[in-house]
Amino acid sequence: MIETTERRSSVGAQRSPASEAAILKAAEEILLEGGLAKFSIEAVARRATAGKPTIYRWWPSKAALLLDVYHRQKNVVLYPDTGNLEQDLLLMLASLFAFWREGSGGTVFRSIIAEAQSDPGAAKALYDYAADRRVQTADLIRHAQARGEVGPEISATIAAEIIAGFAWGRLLTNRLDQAPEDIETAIKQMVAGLLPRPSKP
Amino acid sequence: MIETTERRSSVGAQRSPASEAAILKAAEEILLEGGLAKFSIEAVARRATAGKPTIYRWWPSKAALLLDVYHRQKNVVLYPDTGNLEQDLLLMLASLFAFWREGSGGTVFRSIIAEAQSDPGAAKALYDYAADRRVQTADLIRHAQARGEVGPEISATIAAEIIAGFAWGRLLTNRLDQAPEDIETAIKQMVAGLLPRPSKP
Amino acid sequence: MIETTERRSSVGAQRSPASEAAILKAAEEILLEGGLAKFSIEAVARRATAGKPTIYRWWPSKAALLLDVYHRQKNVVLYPDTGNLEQDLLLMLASLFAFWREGSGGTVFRSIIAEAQSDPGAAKALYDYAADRRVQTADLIRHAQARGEVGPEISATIAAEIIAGFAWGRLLTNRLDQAPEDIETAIKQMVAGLLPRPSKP
Amino acid sequence: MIETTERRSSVGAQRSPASEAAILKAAEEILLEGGLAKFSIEAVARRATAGKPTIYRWWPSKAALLLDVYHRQKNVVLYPDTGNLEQDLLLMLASLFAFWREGSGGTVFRSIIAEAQSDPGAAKALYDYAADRRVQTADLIRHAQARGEVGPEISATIAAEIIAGFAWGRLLTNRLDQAPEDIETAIKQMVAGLLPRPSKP
DNA sequence: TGGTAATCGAGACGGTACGTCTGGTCTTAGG
DNA sequence: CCTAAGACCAGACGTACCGTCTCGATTACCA
Repeated sequence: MIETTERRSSVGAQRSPASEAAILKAAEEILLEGGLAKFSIEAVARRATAGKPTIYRWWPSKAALLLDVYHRQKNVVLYPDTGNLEQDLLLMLASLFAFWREGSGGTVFRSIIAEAQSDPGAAKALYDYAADRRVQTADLIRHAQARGEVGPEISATIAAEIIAGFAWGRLLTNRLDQAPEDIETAIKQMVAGLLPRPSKP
Repeated sequence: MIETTERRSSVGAQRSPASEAAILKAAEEILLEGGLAKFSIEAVARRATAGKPTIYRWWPSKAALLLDVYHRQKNVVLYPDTGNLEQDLLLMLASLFAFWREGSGGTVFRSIIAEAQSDPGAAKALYDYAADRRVQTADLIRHAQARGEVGPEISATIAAEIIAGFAWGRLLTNRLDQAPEDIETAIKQMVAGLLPRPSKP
Repeated sequence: MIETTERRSSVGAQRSPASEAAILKAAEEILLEGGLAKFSIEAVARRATAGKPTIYRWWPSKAALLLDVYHRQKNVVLYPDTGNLEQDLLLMLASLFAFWREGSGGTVFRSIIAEAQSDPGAAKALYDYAADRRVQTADLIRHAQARGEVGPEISATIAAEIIAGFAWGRLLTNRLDQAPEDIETAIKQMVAGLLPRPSKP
Repeated sequence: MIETTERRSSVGAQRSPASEAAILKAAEEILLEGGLAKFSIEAVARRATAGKPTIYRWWPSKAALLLDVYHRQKNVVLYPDTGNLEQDLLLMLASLFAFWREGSGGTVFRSIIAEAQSDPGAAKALYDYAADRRVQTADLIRHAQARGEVGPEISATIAAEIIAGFAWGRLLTNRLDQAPEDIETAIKQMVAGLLPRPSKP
């Protein structure tokens, strides 16, 4: 990684990639080190040696910056499709938890959720993002449904929502590290509810 | 309702119930009207015609005040035990959603979750509160387990956590009003995973 | 000195001498240790283990308390009348400076002057006190005038005022300890202006 | 006078002269109207429609602001050098008293002296200011000394200090308006002490 | 001798001001 | 036209005191 603390200056009438990178880097570092409590536009500008207006020009709100930070690191979570739903979901949740645990991923997402409770823009973004994630997970479940692994009357979207809810709950109450085997238990119990019903005698 | 805006003063070297009530009332109203964004100790003091130190004397942080507001109205949620788990959980979630929808309940709790993402005190309080709620719900499930309605290998606590996660997810993404029938579907699918396994032939 | 930190309480429907003494003592100590900056009714009450109302009952303002403290220690300054004016004034100023330097005397009087610039009550008290002191010093000068040491056209009151002004200036600019021989020089120059004029040739 | 209450804003990354002027004007007006008792950074900010941080950015303390206000209006006092010391000093004191009496000059300087009794920064500033004033007055006296109007053994600095002390005393005890002819008497008596001693027969 | 009244400590009350921090806007100078 | 820089107004933060009030207890005084 090239570490340039050298003085940046304007590159003329166009967005400066160096500034953008410095701002995103500073934002992520602050979140990693001090959490949402230390995260302010002021602090990001200070650390990135950027002017506050430069930040406000490109990210209209604290939430927008958070979302940008989150998206730039989000390509780690798996949506495997191995032919076994329970295993797929277990892998997915495990990789999600791992992503949240290591680095700033979890802190950033927690911050977005928090911000969404007061900032309408962030609320909209979170709403859309959550919907998108539900679709992805639901696809996994629908594949299993097609394979006959999941009952035909099951709502894949709601099943996806339940799984996400479990993960969010752990994240928001600082319990990502608590009893990792719970993930397996939870997945088992959730998947059990999705099995095709045995025809009643 | 008797509305007394009359000047309050000290009642001696002890906490003034009138001030306490005025502060809690003001806090709730501000949250209801302007949400977490408008909620500040300053604003609460102004509205309650209370001094800021009076608030800080009794509630060490914004989060503590939020939690107090929440607890004073929380006795509305039911934990019915009718002998049918699915019905019990449905009633519970329905009454919780109703409580969150009407009045300030939902806004207050969302605010607490948001605050907990930056304030360690709030985080601790939320952690404890969530744990307590899991115990309550788990008790319901354990009763069903005793009746043979739920398989003996099921973890009641994790089942309770899954249910809470679903509710939190709806709250945090502004979807309390979206498709109320989803609650029923979700409960059904969750409860299905808890049923005793038919002995395999 | 009997040091009783024992719990005081009311001695009935009359002023408690123990409380009064404790308050004055606390006030003086605070001024001595931290100066006017640390001096507050709150601090005095805390240190004297007295209730604030007890202080306000007997001393209506910060200035009143300061004046009381000052008066209880003021019997140290000399107004000698040895038959030599220059020597009398020198002794007087020297004893005044000594009183101001040692203990809390100077700090207390500086505080009174400061307070008098915003508190009308203190202003009145200071006005009267200064007038009284002028009379005392003027008497000394008038004695010298009677002896023929001072010209008959001289205003003793104004001479007294000039001398007091010199002392106040040193006190208010933290120069009590600076060049003690200046006192002698100053007195000499001031007294020289008071001598009987030689009849013009 | 052009009265512009129009909204000010930044003029870039440099001190805004409009804000500075508005703050000094507000400070002076508050002192004039309510004296030191009503003077607070909060009140100045309110009246000047300035942010408190803007004030703290440029004036580190209440005393610094007071001193600035004082210095901007202080160029009114004369140090005449007419060839007659008594007349020079009379003019100087008269113009000083006039300046203190009219407008906010006197109130401001009294406030500075008061502030200096609790704020070390103000004390330092007052110390330096008083020393500077002594030098100015002493120069006047030294000129007279060079002319032979004042005895060679006289300390001009101490003479200057005596004169300043008289003025301060009048200011601090609200007696600027009392018996204006006293100034003349005082000057006469002070100058008399400076005359060259007639060689004793 | 018993009731009343004024005292005491304690500390809560509504407030004001403190000095600091951040938010979001604006203007400059320079590339 | 965009940049870094930083000043601007605004207002919340949490703290220190202000001067007032009420409490429960402790006595001295007077009926």
